[in-house]
Amino acid sequence: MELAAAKLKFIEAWGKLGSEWGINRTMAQVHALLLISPEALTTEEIMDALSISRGNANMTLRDLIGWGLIEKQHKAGERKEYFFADKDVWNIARQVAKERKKRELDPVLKVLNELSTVVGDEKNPEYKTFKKSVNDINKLAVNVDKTLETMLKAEESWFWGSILKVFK
Amino acid sequence: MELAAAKLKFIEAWGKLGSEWGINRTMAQVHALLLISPEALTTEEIMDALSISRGNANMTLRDLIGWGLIEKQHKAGERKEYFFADKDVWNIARQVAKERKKRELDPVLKVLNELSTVVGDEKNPEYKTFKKSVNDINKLAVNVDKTLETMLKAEESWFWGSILKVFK
DNA sequence: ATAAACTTTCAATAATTTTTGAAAGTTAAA
DNA sequence: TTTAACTTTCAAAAATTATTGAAAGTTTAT
Repeated sequence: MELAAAKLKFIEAWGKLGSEWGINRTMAQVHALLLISPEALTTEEIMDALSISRGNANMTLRDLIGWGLIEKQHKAGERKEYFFADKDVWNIARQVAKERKKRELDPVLKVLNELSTVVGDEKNPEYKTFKKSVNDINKLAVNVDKTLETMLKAEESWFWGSILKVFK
Repeated sequence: MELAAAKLKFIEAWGKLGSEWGINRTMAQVHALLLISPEALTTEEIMDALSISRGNANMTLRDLIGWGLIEKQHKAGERKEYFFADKDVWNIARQVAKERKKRELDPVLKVLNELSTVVGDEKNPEYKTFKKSVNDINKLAVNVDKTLETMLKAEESWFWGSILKVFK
């Protein structure tokens, strides 16, 4: 396969994966483009490469900066802003885990904790079933939370080394 | 908090989480409703509880069966079909992991493997950057894949015991 | 066979999400 | 300053995704 075709395929696959996981397709594609680009790119170049509008490019780039996945770069003597992606895949994974934990897991844990304080009649099947499901989900969520916390602090090789060794 | 209010809150939170992770909100809500319901429910009851149409309820229930999260139940002497959810949260987690792995991770692994066969000039920065990113992502994806494989076969207590022990 | 009870389908509609692009805003050189 | 280069905003339009509901389909009892 040609490099040019491979790039397009990578951008497409990354965009599809993103959209399946609740991440805007365009955002994932811009990230993919920057990931495989050895040089920082301008808004203009990104618009051209992906055929998207200026407004879309601007918002998407802002979001990606908000996710901590890309950064602005200023080149001496130039007015234009350049954008480049952190290429360290473990950093990327941690950054995504960190943001999604903060935005989604933490709020859910909060709700689950509130819900586990509901009191009721232990003889009432409605109450018992509710309480059991909420408690079980809470336990699972706490374990996921702990594992993510570890991941956020860890070095890649240590993390996978530890996990895969046990599961050998 | 009242049980009735708590139920609504749980259904809402589960629906929101689902939509943030690329799962249809209604599907997540129907799942939540069945999770906290001690008895199997009819389509009619689900329509009423969540104020959704018959068509929507039918499709959503079919999807949930496809995900292996709920089952039909036939009651002796009744024409109606009843639906109930598997209440074992570890089974649920495994089932979701299994389906998403099949639908999303496996296709991505396939593409990454194709892309890592691209040949080119090692002196070309475009090629080098592309190859490195694809290879790094591939390695991460393979580790995630292995961990999921282990999870799919594992008992809950063993799985979390192993992971959390190492991370203590 | 017929009817009643129940389920499924799917074209039309509604809701939500994403994108556009032109205008407004900002910054830095002349 | 003024102008030109560049960035940001946001209301409107487009695209996508979800939902409705009535009609068609199916199954079981009589």
